[in-house]
Amino acid sequence: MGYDFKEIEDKWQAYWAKHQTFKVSNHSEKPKFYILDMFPYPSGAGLHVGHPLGYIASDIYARFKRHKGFNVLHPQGYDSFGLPAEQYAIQTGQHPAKTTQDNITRYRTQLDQMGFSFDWSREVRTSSPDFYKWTQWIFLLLFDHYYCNESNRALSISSLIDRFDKEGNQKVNAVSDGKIPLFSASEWSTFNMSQQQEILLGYRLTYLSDTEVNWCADLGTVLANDEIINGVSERGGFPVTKKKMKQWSMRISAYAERLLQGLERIDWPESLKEMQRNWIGKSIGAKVFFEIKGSDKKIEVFTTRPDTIFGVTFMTLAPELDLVQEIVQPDQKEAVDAYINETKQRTQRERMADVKNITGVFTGAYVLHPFTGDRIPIWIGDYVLADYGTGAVMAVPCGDQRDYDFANQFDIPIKNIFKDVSIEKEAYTDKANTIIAHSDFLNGLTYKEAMNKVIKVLEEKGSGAGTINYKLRDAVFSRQRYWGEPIPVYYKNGMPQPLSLQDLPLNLPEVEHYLPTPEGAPPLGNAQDWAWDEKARKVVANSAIDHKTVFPLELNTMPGWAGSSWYFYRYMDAQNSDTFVSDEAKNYWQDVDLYLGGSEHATGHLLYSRFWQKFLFDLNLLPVDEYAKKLINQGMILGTSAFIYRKPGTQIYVSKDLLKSDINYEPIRVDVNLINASDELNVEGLKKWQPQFENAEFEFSDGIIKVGREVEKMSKSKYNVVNPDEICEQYGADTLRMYEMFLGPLEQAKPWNTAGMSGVHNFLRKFWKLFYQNDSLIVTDAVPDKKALKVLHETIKKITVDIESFSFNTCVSSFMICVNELTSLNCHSIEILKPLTVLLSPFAPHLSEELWEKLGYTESIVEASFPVFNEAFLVEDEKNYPVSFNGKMRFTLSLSLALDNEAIQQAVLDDPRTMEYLDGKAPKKWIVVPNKIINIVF
RNA sequence: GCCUUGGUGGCGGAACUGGUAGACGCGCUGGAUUCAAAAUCCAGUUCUUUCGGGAGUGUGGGUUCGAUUCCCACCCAAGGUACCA
Repeated sequence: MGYDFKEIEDKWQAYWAKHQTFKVSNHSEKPKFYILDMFPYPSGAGLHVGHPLGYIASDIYARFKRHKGFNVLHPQGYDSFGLPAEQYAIQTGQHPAKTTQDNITRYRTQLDQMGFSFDWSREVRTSSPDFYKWTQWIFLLLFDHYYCNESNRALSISSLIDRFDKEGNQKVNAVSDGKIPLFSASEWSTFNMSQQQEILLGYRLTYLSDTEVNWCADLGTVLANDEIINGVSERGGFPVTKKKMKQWSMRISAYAERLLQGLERIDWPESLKEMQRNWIGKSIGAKVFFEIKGSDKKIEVFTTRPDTIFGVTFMTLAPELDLVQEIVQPDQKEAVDAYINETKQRTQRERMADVKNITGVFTGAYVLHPFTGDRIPIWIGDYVLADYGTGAVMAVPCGDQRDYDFANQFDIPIKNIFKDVSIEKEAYTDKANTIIAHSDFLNGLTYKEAMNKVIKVLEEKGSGAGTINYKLRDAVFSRQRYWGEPIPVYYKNGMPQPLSLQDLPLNLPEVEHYLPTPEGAPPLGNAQDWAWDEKARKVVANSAIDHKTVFPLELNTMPGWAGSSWYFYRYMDAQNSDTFVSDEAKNYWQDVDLYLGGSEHATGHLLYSRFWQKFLFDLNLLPVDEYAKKLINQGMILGTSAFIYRKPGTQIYVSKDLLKSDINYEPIRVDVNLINASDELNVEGLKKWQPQFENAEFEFSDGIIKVGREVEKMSKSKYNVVNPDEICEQYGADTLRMYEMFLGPLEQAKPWNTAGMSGVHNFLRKFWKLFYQNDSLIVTDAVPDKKALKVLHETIKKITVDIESFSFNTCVSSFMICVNELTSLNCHSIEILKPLTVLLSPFAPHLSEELWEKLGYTESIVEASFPVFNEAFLVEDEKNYPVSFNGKMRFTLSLSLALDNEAIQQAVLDDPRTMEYLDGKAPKKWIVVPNKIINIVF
């Protein structure tokens, strides 16, 4: 019978389920280790072979850590709110909850058959009211806090109100939306409730505002910046335009500096940290005020080059700024309005694609230079972005290429303020070699000196100050969707009123249709029962709204990243109905030790979750302010799509090797499952696959049709999906697990191919044969010989080091070498096979459990401790040391493994070649390359 | 353009802090077993060669007794980002 993986895997999966083998406790004498996977969105297509890659890796590590004596938290759950279920609901009327449940069931079956050691008793689902109750609660906390710059943390709104009552807001240094006027304590007391609420909203960490948002008409919703790729929606590829809407936003910008600093303390991939740094986009510079000529108003600009202030020859404003309307002169008004209209017409995408075309228009107005008092013309131009800095730039054409080009386009003078530098052809942007000239008190200074000096003078003069700017924008939090967390807020006199914890969860209402209402309100506008009774504190029918005690509830829902921003703490205490996570659980588990997931979440989930973490940390609700110590990005497994080539205008398909270069064939994707290992098409299968091929004709090459292949993302629509179920069926889960690891380095993207599968499967069968011959156990209790022990201990060392550094692909190789050597040594000793079984169990847990039981151990192999290698067995056989000589060599370093071994030294000295070579002299220094060469210096 | 990562046989990929480049697997070639096939086992497999060797880790330089590894310049690929003042 041999290695019957089917029977073995079924047996042990049932055993693990029955004994709750992987259930973990929140108390233990053992040290803790928390291994987290990014939880999946349960899509209708089920898992393909790419999904489990990261789960296999984390499972190997989890099992390894258990063997090493850690109490391991290794949970799994579902990111189960999302657009696909909702779109499916729109098409079919099927409730998204139902679709989601079906998909989860399918996912669970697939995950279970791969033998993962998840503790399913801690499963979470973001769409479950037990879970989103706490997501809503965190929203309320954000609503109830503001960011205090003095203490550099979030503080409660009530403490802000106290300060307003006592001293107004003049001395308050807090992050706000910047439009709040200064007021005294007595003024504050004269404001009515609505006015006060309006002001407070400007400070809250989640706030309502008129925001220019990315509107996607085809999806009927707002998108975050990271949901837009190249100006079109990430999902569906629909155009995105700008639109002003009342939206909830999260004041993530308050945490910009701490999000940046925190990166220094976490072990995440450098490329990912760099992405976050760029996204946060810190730049150091100065703000400078320019007085508008003939007005008492000032224009504030942000610049990173205040040292070049004497080179300013014009100013440019973003066309969208309200200020433009205030300053535009009558004789330029027509031109300015025309220009503004023109820019509004163009989508963001067109504007981005059209970088080279320089456009702009003069407003007719002037500002005054803060030092020279010169008159400086104000232009508008779409190269200036309204939402970065102040939307206004001081243009220094000699020092900035865009300003230079703009000046040339419109014949604006260019003033050279750099010493001994030509700016005939282009602007001079090299900061490091800058010496300032023609700049009054800055003459002769370097960039750094001039920068410090000018900031000092600006501050003394009250015309500016050193400042720091970030690209990071506040995150829009409202989505016009049904299948998301309801925002726990109702509206009273137009002002948002938060629910409180005891009102939660605010359950998603039932609706008839999942589309926006005919009036254009979000889908929740279709609900019959979506009003809040303030007295009874419960949801009631809309018809009861009286605006005295019953009010309308918020119609927007939360974005996809809400639930995923904190789910990893819920796993610690998933069943708790009193609190989001108990003190006991969070103090024990603290944080995630290893987080595995894709790098595509770099500027989305992985940034937002760090933000919430820091916020909850400020409130003393979480013990640490970075939740994941180490993060690894597993690479994507790509699909290899197959193409057949159709002669244009015919139903004739031509084998790839017969294609003629003068004909434009139409490549057509076909299902990869119709292709064999030699890229040959299953013609009969194709005819049955889709009706369009029923009457297809073929131009064969030697009776076969060769297909073209291309590596691209694995996706249902590209017909290149390979399903893990079939592989498990054919080779077993253990083979699949090992093979996915063997495919290449974990972090690298790699195309899926099954070519090497048989090699890995063969290895497992050979492993089996170390224990069995003709179906009977051949394990002996004979004392193993030295060679076998050496093989074992080399393998233990290699596997230990490789698992710790996540090189799982080389582990598989080491196993293969080990088994091959033991086979040729004919070694079946239990003293070798027992540790080997433990060694293998993270990779092939089913097979290992089976063999473990056969070796006579009653407890599960999960309990076994990982073998420790013994250095003694690793020392090379002395006589096999090859000795090489090179008289001219002079060595400065000494590598020292076997140097201390006198037997080795003596063996080398006794070698006739050494004696001839040394000619009686004593060696000064030994250079030993471990296991390889000895060089002697004298 | 900028940032990050990478470039090694026919293929996936090894090579620890510089130390016999190509481990391991796939594929291929030959052999054993078999009536035959599958499966299994054994041997070979970087290129080149006049069989002594010679060349070789994207390209060109450099440091070193010695470089896939370190330094400089360049080329290519993937991912990210893009008028950020």
